[in-house]
Amino acid sequence: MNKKISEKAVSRMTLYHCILTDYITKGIDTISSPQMAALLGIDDSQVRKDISFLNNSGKCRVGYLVKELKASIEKTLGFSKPKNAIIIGAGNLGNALANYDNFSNYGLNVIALFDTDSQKIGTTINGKNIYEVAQLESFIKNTDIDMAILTIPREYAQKTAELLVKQNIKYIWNFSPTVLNVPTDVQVWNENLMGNFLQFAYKMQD
Amino acid sequence: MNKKISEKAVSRMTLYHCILTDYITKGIDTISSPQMAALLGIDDSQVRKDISFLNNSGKCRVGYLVKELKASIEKTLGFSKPKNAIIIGAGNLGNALANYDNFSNYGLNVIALFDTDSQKIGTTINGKNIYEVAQLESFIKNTDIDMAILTIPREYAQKTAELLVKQNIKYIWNFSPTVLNVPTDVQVWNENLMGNFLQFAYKMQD
DNA sequence: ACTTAATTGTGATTTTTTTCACAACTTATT
DNA sequence: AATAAGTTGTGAAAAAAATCACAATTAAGT
Repeated sequence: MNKKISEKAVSRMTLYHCILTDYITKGIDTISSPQMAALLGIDDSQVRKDISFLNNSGKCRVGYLVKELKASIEKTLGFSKPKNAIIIGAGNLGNALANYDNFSNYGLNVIALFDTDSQKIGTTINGKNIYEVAQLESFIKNTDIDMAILTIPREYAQKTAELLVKQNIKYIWNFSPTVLNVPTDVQVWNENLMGNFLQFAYKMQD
Repeated sequence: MNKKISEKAVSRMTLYHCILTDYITKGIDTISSPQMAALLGIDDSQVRKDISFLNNSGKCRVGYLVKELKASIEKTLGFSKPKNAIIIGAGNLGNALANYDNFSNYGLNVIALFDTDSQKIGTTINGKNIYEVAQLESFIKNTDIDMAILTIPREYAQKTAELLVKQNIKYIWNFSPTVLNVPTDVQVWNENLMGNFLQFAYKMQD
């Protein structure tokens, strides 16, 4: 049961999750693997293989129960256990993320932001305080923080990551277009928008 | 030579590209495959295999020329050919992307934004006009647009995608957390932030 | 009650990707 | 000049992922 699911399979599951959310909005109760596969342009047996990791069983000739399957994905991907996060960098992107209320529906609570711009420090975004980066240490001591979201320019990313590591942050969601050099027990998830555009640009060539 | 490069390999190349950009900033001229591999926590032969797709040769005992390798990646990933884009949705995320001047360094020119909020229409973000979505048709007729960036709420995404398809847009960079149903000749690149967080959350469990 | 069509679940096969292993080469050192 | 150490480039092997194929099942229609 607790077999590790490959990164690619997890990625597909997040897409199934999107589809299921849509189906709930539309008031549809069941969905079949060929239906999901068609929407994503993949093989239907692939969908079933992925679902076989979820401890969820479908019904022959009917498919899967939408709500049940959605709940299974949520449970397996682990967002039923809420996580507290801070955003480092209150620029445009940090702002956008702090305003994204939908995060909390997925178990991600943005607690506060940090910046170095004295104009911003002391103000709030979407009800969340902006603190000075220098206050990071005391803040983390008093609050249970699971992850840091890095939305600062490339040139400050590595130094800030080192600061976070020193504060014992183990998970960094990195939006800076740079590869962070951190100890092996710290996990970095790179959300490289530029890099992702390049991937898309490569597809656009053919 | 023009063999298709796998999506995973392309994804790694964007990370090599990050590393090379850093090295140029630091003024370092050469880099070896074991060095890159160590930064990414992957196998060094993997790096060399990937580079073998790039028509780029390294020097034994020295490694690769940083600038040359960077240029090869850029050429292969195709961003040397600039692309014009419009952003649909001038909310927080659209705002952040419109302000991201770095895009143009990668061959992505954001030409204009579109929204339905009459308060926003007529104003500008980072020098780019915000038009009404209804003006999309005439705008696209007069301007060469390669792709649309969708940064609107989930519930409007599908309808807007259909509108874009009707205007003959073939590439959609979709930031809405929904799977778009479009003809097979239209390519969608999903940038599902929520989904990506779920992937990270899955990693955080162990 | 019977037939048909649609679907799941999964073992077997094929394809793709990654890793291994090493010859060939190059630079630095002695 | 000889030796040692670090690299590339790549064919072969191993591992992982995707696809195929089909038995078992079920719902709906006749």
